[in-house]
Amino acid sequence: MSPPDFFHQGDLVAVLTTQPLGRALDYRAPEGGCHPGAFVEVPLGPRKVLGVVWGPGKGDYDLSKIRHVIRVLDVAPMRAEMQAFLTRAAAYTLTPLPAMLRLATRAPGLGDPPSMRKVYRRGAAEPDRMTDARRRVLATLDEYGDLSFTLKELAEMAGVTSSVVKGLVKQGAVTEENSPRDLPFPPLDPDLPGKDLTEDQARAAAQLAEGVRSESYGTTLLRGVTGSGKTEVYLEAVAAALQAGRQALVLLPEIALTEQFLTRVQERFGAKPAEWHSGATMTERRRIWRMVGQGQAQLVIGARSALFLPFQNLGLIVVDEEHDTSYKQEDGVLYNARDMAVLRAAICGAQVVLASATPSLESWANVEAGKYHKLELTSRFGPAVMPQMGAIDMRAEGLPADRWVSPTLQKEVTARLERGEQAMLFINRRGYAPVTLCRACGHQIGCDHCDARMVEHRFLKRLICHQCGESKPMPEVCPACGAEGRLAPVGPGVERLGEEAAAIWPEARIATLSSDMYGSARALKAEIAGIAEGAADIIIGTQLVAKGHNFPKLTLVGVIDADLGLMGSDLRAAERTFQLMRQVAGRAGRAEAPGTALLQTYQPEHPVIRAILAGDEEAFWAAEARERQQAGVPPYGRMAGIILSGPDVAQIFDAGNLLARQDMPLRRIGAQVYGPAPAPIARIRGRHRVRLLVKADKGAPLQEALATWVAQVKLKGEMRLAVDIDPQSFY
DNA sequence: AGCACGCCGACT
DNA sequence: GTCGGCGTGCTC
Repeated sequence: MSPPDFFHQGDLVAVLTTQPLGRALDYRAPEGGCHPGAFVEVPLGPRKVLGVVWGPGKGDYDLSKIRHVIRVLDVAPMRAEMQAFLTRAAAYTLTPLPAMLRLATRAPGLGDPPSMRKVYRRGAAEPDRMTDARRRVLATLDEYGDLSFTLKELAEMAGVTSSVVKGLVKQGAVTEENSPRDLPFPPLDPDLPGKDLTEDQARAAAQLAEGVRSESYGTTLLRGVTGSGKTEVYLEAVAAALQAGRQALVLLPEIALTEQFLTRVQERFGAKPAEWHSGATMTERRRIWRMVGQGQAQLVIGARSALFLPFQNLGLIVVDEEHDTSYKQEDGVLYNARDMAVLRAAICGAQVVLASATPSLESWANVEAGKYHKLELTSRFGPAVMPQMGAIDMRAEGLPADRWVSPTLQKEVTARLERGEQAMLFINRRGYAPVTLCRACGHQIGCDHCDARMVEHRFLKRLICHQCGESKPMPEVCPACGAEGRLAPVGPGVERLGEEAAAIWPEARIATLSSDMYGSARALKAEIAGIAEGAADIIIGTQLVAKGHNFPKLTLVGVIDADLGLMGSDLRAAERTFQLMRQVAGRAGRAEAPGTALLQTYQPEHPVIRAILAGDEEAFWAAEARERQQAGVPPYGRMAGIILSGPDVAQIFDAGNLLARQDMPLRRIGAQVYGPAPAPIARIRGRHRVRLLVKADKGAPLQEALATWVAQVKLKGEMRLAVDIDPQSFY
C-alpha cells in the first residue's frame, strides 16, 4: 500500500524530531492538515521542537496522550527521496535518524516568517542624464526582465558602485521596495559558450553530458592530471543538468578553493552560484536552504554538508578532488561525503562525477569492479608538461640537525631565482616546531587535555595543540623542572622553514602560506592570488598549496620531508603520501617553463617514493591493491572502528573488554574484533579514548551485526560510544 | 537534548 | 528537617 499523500486534521502522523529519541513520535495532524514530509513544530514535554512528518502514525501509544502538531512551517516539505536518503545514510553509518535529520535542517530560522529587505527593479521613468554607468545598470535590469536584485548584487552585476543605483532610484528609473530577504539566485545560463575544449576534453564532456541527460543514476571517475582541464569538463556536465532543468551540486574539499572556482563558474554561466560552507552567515544559509528547496538555486558549490540541502530536482553531483580526506567527517556524525554523494544520487536518479588527478584506491577499485565508469584526460593545455621528478638522498647530504634545506635543493632554488622564476618549498607541518623540548630535563611540552605534544607557533607567539585547539603562551621556564632558558624547538614546521629560507636567500621575497597565519579565508585567497602573479620568489607552504592553485611562474617544487606519512600503522598512509606528492609535484611547470620536483628523502628505495619518481601510477595502485586484498582490508574488506570515550580510563577499558568478549553477533557473520587498545590519541579534550577495530568480509552484513553487538552493553555516566564505518583516520 | 523525579549525604 | 548532588527515565 502506498503512503497517503495528505493527512487531514486529527489524523495520526509520525513525526521525527531532531531530538535524540531514536524514533518518530505520534501526533495529530493540525488544523488544515499536512502533507507527508511537512516541516512542523510539535510540542515535546514542556518544549516546542522542529520535526518532519515522516509518515502515518503507528497508533501504538495511549491515544489520550497524543498531542496536536502546533503548526506547519512555511518551507517546502521534505521529499520522499530525501527521507529515503537520510534513512539509508543513518543505517549505513549507524547514526540515529534524528542526528541525520539535524544535518538536513542546518539552517537558522526555519520556522521564522520571511524577513524583509530592500530590493531594486526597473522603474517607469528615464533618468534625466544618461551616463555609461547608468546605462549598464538599466541594461542589466532589462536583461533579467521582471527580476529584482539587492543593491550589492545589482551594482556588482552592472560593474558600478552602489551610489549609481541610488542615483537612479532618486530619478525614478529604478524602484526600491521591500521584499522577502530570501531571494532566488540569479539565473545561470548554460547556453553561454564555454571555454574551447581540446578534443580529449570535448569527448569526456560529451559523455558526462549524455549521462546527465539519461536522468538516471551513474557514477563516473573523471581522472586527469593537474591542469588537464577537469573543471571545464565537468562544468559541461553541470550545463547539461541545467539545460535539462535539473539542479547540480559541486562539492569541494577546501573553502580556499571556491574563489577561483566561483570566477570560473561565473565565466561559464554568467552568474554566481549559491555557495554553501561553514563560513556562510546565518542569512546566507537560510537563503540557500530555502531557495534550494524551491528549486530556485540551480547550482550549489559547497562543502560536504551541502549534500543534505533539500534539492528538489537534483541531476548531478560532482565531487571534486574525490580522494581528499576532508570529505570524511571526523566528529559528530561520521560519514564520508563521497560515499554519501553516490548514495544520494542513486536514490534520486542523478549522475555522480568523481574528479581527481589522484583518485582514492576505493574509486580505483570500483572502476576495476565495473561499478563506476572511467574517463581519462591526458592532454594538457599549452606547451607545459608534467614535471621531472627526482629524489635527494638525505643520507648523503650531511645536513646539520637544525637545518632542513639540503645543499642540492639550495643550489636548485638559487638557479631558479637567478632566472626570475618561482620556487616552492613544501612541508606538511604547520607552526614553527612540532616539539618543544627542555634541554635540562628532557621534558616535552604536551597538551593538558590531550595526549599530544603542543606545537610552537612563533607567528602567534603561542603553543597550540593540533588536536583540541587549546593554546597557551610560550613559557619562559620548563613547566616540569623549572629550568630557565633551556626550552628548545625540535623539528621543522612551515614557519621555521621560512626562517631558514630567509637566512639562505636574504634578497628573495619569501611568502609563507599556512592556514593559521591569515585572519580569514578571504585574506588567504588574496595572498595566494598575489603570489601567483609573481609577488613572491619563494613560496613556503603546507598542504594548503597542494590543492589546485595555479602558479604559472613556478618551476621548482622541493618537498622538504617526503617521508612524513609513510610511517605508522595507518593503512592509507602510503596512498595519502602518494597523492600528496603527486599533487605537490603537479604545481610545477603549468605554464611555458618546464617544472622540476625534488623530494628530500631518507628512504629513496621505498616503494612509494619509487612509484612517484617513476610516475608509474598504475604500478603503485596495483601493488597497493594487492597488499590490501591480501590483508582483507578496505576496499577489499570492511572495517569499523568503535571508540569508547569517558573521563575514567579503567571504566572505558572495562566496557571495551566486555564488548570484545560478547562478540557472538560478530562471529556469526565471520567478523573479528581487535582490541580494546588505547586509541592512537588516547586522550582528547580531557576524555580518555579506547578503540576496538572490527574487520569483516566484503559482503558481510556488518552494520546489523554491529548494531546488535553494541546494543549489548549499556554505558553509564559520561561514557560514550561512537561507531566509525570505513574509518579513514587511524589516529 | 532538556527536564523532572527521587534517593542519598551534609548542612541549618 | 531541608538543600542540593547527579543517576534514571520520559517526552507522542
